[in-house]
Amino acid sequence: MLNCSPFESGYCEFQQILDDSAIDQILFRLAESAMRKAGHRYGAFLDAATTAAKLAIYMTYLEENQNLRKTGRLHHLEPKRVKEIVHEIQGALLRGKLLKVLGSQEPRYLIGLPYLWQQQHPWRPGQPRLINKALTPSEINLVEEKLPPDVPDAQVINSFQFIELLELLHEKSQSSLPVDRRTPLSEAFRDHIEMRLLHSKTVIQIEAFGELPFYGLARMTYSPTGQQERTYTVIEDVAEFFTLRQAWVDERPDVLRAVETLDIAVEDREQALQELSSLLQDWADKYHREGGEPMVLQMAVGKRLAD
Amino acid sequence: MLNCSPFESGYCEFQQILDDSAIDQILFRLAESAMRKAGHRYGAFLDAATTAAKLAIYMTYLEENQNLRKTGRLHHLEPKRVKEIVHEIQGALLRGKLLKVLGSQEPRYLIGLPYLWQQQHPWRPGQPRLINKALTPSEINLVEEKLPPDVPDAQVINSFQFIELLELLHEKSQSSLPVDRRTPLSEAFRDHIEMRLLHSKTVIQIEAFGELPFYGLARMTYSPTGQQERTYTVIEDVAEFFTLRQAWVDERPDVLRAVETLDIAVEDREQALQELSSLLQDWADKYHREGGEPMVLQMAVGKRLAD
DNA sequence: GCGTGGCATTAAGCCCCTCAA
DNA sequence: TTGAGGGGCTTAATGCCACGC
Repeated sequence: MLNCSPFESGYCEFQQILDDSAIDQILFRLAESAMRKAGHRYGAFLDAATTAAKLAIYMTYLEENQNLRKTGRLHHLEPKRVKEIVHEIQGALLRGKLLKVLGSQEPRYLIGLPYLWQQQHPWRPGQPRLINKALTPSEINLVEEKLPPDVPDAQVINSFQFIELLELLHEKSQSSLPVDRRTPLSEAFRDHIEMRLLHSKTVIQIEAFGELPFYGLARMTYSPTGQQERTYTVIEDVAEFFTLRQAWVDERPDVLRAVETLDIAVEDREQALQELSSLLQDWADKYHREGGEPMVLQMAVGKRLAD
Repeated sequence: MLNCSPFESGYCEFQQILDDSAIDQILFRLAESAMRKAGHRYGAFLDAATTAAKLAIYMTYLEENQNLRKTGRLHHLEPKRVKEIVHEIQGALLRGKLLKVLGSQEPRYLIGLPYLWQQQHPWRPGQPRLINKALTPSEINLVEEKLPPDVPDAQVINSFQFIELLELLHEKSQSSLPVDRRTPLSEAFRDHIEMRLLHSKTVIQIEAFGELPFYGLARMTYSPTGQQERTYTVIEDVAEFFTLRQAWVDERPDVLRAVETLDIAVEDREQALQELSSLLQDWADKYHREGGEPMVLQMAVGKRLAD
């Protein structure tokens, strides 16, 4: 099921562990997307999973006529905990309190940084990128030369300004939280955010001359490592595919499930995939009618790895 | 994205919460499948999610040249914890220790029950289903009449025997665990298993005459509520779809992603779906060649709920 | 960079008791 | 009798920090 090219050594060995359980596999892929690609915190992912489980419990609670004990027994937790969970969910549903979910593909405190930077430290062509009275013009030149080409219009700032920026960002991202859940920006958290920004090459660090380094904004998007634009559509496609399959479980008449397994000669492959692609388009063109019911088709074809 | 028929009231309101985050939605659907349908414990689902996150961390650790601190900062956890996690994973990879995963679609302690029951309390046609010297023949008849038709060949047993059965089952299911992680069957856990078995109608309870109830085996499969045979293929389809999409991210030449959105007139729908279905089959037949590369096609079509 | 120590808090588990409908 | 609600308990893990190498 999992692919094992030499560049993905991790997957190979995990294969043994995740083995036959599809749910474990999906969870692993989700963790990868959320944490490794999008940069969500470890704890945030755990919280999101817990929240999902709590919602499931809440559904059972409703189905079982709001019987705390029975719900608890069905899912093996204390009725006391069930009650807390029910309160938590209802608080979210009725009073708009927030549950601990990931909320968006990328953490807000990461997405927002480039804009805040530009706002706080704008730069116009012709001006010096770095304003620092302790440095000679030639030193400033050295710093500016280390910037890659085509960086956004923003000044190069020093470490203190950078930390200030992160703190401001943290405040903003917390403004949507209820007061009791807000926390000051801890050192560990700050280090984490900085590491994420550097790792994703949104921000670059420029060594200063024996002092704390400078920071430059390298691009406007916080993007995960790898082909970010595709990475995100994957999750959305999977979510939609999941939804469609669930509808199929209910045997809705308007849902089609199709799974084909076949062997294709390597030399035919390209042609086969192209033909399939145009078959689908022709089909869609043929049946499309303005004002009809909106439909979606999700398809994936590729190498079959397990039977 | 989520469907909101009156029979799925839960989904409607959760929609507001899970809103725009595809990962949160997938997590919720997974929790539903694992806990509500398959009957996995709440804690087991949380453990599985944690394990998935740990695997992701371990991959980062390998990628970052086994740098504990950097890995910790990238995912916002203590290097101390990273180290523990690395040891845990390596213990699983190298020494075959077990990670806390769901492992199979249904919990083993539930699947195994019918077979153990038949083995411990076999029954042959013609014999009485219930052997109990304290009851009169007419009382025994009353009990047997409460059994639904077509139950498996197994005796009706009393509460003590039932508990014994669960304990035996628990021992067996723990035999694969390392000694230090084994736990005695707690009362709460036993209640949970019993509730699951009754809820899924694998086992039925028959009230006794003022005493502890009897138990009857109602069918051989522990199956979740609803259309179980479809419910499970959903998860497997989604896992495979996910895998294919991930391959697509890497821009492999042998992977095709197709997404079509269109509007279909309701009266055309059935024909459109049928035509699509046969288009795919014809395509598969045309290109199938023995000995070629094994390929798989996963497709879902249905109502589009969000744009 | 790594390794060590400490700290508070939360929550998953276990169990027992009493009270009311 | 069963559910609700209260109590008290252990263990683990998420977080925070600081110190020394």
